Amino acid sequence: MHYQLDTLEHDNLGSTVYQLLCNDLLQGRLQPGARLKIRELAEQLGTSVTPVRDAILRLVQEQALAMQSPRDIRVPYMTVERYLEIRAIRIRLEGLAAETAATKAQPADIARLEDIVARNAVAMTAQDIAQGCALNQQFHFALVDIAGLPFLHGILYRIWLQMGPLIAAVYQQGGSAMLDYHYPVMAAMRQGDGAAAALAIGDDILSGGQAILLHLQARQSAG
Amino acid sequence: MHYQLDTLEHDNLGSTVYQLLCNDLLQGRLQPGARLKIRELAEQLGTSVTPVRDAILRLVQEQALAMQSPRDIRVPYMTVERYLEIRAIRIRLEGLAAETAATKAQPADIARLEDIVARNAVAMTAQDIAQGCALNQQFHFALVDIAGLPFLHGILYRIWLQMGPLIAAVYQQGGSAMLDYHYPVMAAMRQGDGAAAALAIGDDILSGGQAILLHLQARQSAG
DNA sequence: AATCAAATTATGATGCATCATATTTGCTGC
DNA sequence: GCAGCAAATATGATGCATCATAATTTGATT
Repeated sequence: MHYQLDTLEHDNLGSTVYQLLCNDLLQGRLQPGARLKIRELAEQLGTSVTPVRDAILRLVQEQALAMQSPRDIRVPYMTVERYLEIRAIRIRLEGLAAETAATKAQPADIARLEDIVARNAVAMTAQDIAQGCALNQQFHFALVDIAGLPFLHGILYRIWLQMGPLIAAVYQQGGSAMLDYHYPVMAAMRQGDGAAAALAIGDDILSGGQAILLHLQARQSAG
Repeated sequence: MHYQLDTLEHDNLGSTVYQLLCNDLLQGRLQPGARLKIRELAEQLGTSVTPVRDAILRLVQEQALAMQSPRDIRVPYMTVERYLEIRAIRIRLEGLAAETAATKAQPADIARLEDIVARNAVAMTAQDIAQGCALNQQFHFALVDIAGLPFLHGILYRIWLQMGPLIAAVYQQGGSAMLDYHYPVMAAMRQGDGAAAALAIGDDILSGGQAILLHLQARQSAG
């Protein structure tokens, strides 16, 4: 799943390391608070520090990693305030994606979405949280792709990069039914109803993300 | 004007060079098609190649620069397709900013906006295109700041980075009245009418940007 | 045993040497 | 005079040595 490949990806080592770290973030292998060390990573990956530094600097720039002090690179914690801002942005942007996708979707596109939802249902009954998270994400990005908005894809990818560690942390504490809210989206997509699709995605982000907000509020008031 | 400083900016040389190149892009000193060479820049700036490489890699990642072949780093040309996508995104995001700002604006905020608009009017009568562009940009970002949305600021900054060379190129061929559409925004802001502010900003982006679209379509059909 | 300071270590920043390869230049032979 | 190959050059990629400084450890003193 190479989201960034719309820009023709130069296969320099830095980009490879970047993809690696992105996947670690999105799949929750890097948890909030985890520290990264350039030399350590370079040794693990068998490269010099240069490509690792390139990758980490890229992630720091887009705030998927934070450099709290000049020597301390960590996966940042999400704050309630920041989450609410991201949520408002996602509703606008993923609303745009869903609206456009609904008016453009071909039968093959609908089938692809159905497939993702079906596999997500299987994952949920199997209690496979990791797979459920991955398929949830695939659903959201499939809408952007069907809409044919590669630039928006990049923006949303960077946003999801920041939510990755958070989502993983929340769902490991007891997942919730994020899949339910995808069915109304599918209904709107089948009817080619852009406005309804946008509303349904907004409801998914708001209601489906309620568990995340509660988790953040609990952590922030606890300290 | 350091837009990225919401993230506490590490004053490493790479970030300094990055800011420098950003300003060059935003103010049209780097035109579409211009080629950048790491060694050359490093020599001009009196640093080694490392910080320059850091900065350029960051800009390539966010597609403010493009690496067409592995040895060829250039300011990319905007396409009509891409511009239309960016425009749709801007209408959603800057609409969110204007809407939020209108409901939050204090008298001092309104005064700051008035000041920007007034100075922009002066620049327009003085035919000072560069200053007009700069103040236009300041107006848009002031809305985001008043709204208190630092994360959105970062997203929009990256988007504007891609439009910088284009806007400069268009307005050097004969500027247009981008200021007119700011007055309805101000009216909505004064009344605290979020919905009206969002609509007015949308109109600014659509109508005020018409010249840009025409320029792109002319260039693309000409080849 | 506690405290503070000096030494050590860890780690990102920076500069730079070298490599691989794409581009340009120029020479050779037809 | 031109085609084509070879040498030279240009340039980003990579690795690595060194630096500055923050964190940690150590040890001496009280």
